[in-house]
Amino acid sequence: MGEKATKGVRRERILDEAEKLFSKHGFDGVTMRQLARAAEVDVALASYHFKNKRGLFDAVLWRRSEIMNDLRNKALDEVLAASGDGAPDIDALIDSCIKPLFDPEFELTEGWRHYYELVAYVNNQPEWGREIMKEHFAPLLERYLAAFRQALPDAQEEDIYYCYHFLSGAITLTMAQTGRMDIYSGGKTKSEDMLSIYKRMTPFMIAGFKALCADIQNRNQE
Amino acid sequence: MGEKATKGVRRERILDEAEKLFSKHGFDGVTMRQLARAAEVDVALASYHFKNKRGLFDAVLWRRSEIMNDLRNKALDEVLAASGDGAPDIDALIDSCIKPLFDPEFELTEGWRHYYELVAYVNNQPEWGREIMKEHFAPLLERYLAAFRQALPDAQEEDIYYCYHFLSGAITLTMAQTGRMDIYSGGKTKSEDMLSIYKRMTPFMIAGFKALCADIQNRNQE
DNA sequence: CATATTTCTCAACAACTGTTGAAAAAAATG
DNA sequence: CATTTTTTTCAACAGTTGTTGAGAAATATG
Repeated sequence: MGEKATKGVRRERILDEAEKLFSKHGFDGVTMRQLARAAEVDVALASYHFKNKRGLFDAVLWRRSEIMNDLRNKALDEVLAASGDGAPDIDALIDSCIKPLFDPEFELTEGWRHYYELVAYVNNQPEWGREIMKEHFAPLLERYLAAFRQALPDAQEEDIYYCYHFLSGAITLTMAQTGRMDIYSGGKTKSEDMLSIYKRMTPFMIAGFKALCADIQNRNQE
Repeated sequence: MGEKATKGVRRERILDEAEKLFSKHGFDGVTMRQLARAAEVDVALASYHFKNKRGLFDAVLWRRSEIMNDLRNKALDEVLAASGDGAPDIDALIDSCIKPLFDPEFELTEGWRHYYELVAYVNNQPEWGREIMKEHFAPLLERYLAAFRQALPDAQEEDIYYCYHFLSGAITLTMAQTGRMDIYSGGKTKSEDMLSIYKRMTPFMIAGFKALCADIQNRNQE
């Protein structure tokens, strides 16, 4: 069918096309045959490499989740290291949640964009999606919540949860829709575009966190 | 099949079950037959009432979108009326984005919860989903952006867009996952739970908006 | 080279897909 | 009552679904 195989190129091409199609149409919106046609490959080959349609879906996700998790863990490590034994700096902590998404080490290629769309999709798939989210991000989430508790020792546990939730909601939707941002920023190049999101998201979230978790007046109202 | 019909009850039951199933599995994850079985109705009946699977999906969405849009328009009207000819109060304006979602006039029934999940699903459906979002919410969005421009006359157009985007991202994800909130708030009743989200989301977003759109130092950095 | 292992193709599987047209049942109308 | 209109059922449609097992082709191993 398609081009020849020099060690797993077809496997990779299946992953690429699956990433694209799943992110556009969701798990049930894509058939194995559409997928095979897109990857210029026989239908049975996907099942051979990934056992299942579901196995393929998982493989697509993990490929980039691991990379992203490494980046985020590293970012958190740096913040914790900088604070030594003391409480981490809250500004740096929040920044470290966001910064890795715009890491200049990898450009925001089409693939990453599709991955972010896919994460948003999974995040809103009540059936099995949220189980997947746990598998992928739970350890990192726990580390971050612990760090936030240290950084905001006077804050209520609940407040921290909600803040993190608002933050992750904004991140999820924003990253999934980076394509839409072009409308607002009018004709800039993509990397500039990313930078402009980053420059705004961080101060917005820092202010929100502080308003809820560090503002004493607010807490007394309750 | 199921119980008799006293004027459109079966039609309504189809809508209810469709709402539940579509929100759980997405458009392609549900078959007309699963749906008919859930509603205790013949398969062909759904097609008769709504023409299409897609027609049914749209009907499900519109049923509650209209109610919600009325509430939000009313909330915006009140803020604008209160400010007369002058600039609207930014705090009240942001609050009016969020408040209607927790309107005590309707409890947050299962149906509404499913609807919110569905909105999140549609919002992340790159293919036709975003087109639907426009149909449902574009007029309201325009009104709100105009109001924000009035309330923040010194802010850059772009900043307002991004702030609104962060806000709507947090809202979307939060409302879609109100079920998850129970974990954090530990054993409270649902209405109290809703109240605790509302009490936190509003100050968080107000602080974020102000940090980006009303803080002069921040703008000079750029 | 021969042999073993991996990669890939082909054809077929039973089950399920949304939609339709004709006819039956029920309800509304006069 | 007879009638029209609305609601509901039934059966069938042509096409598609994910997955599999047997075997071919290609590559790796010794």
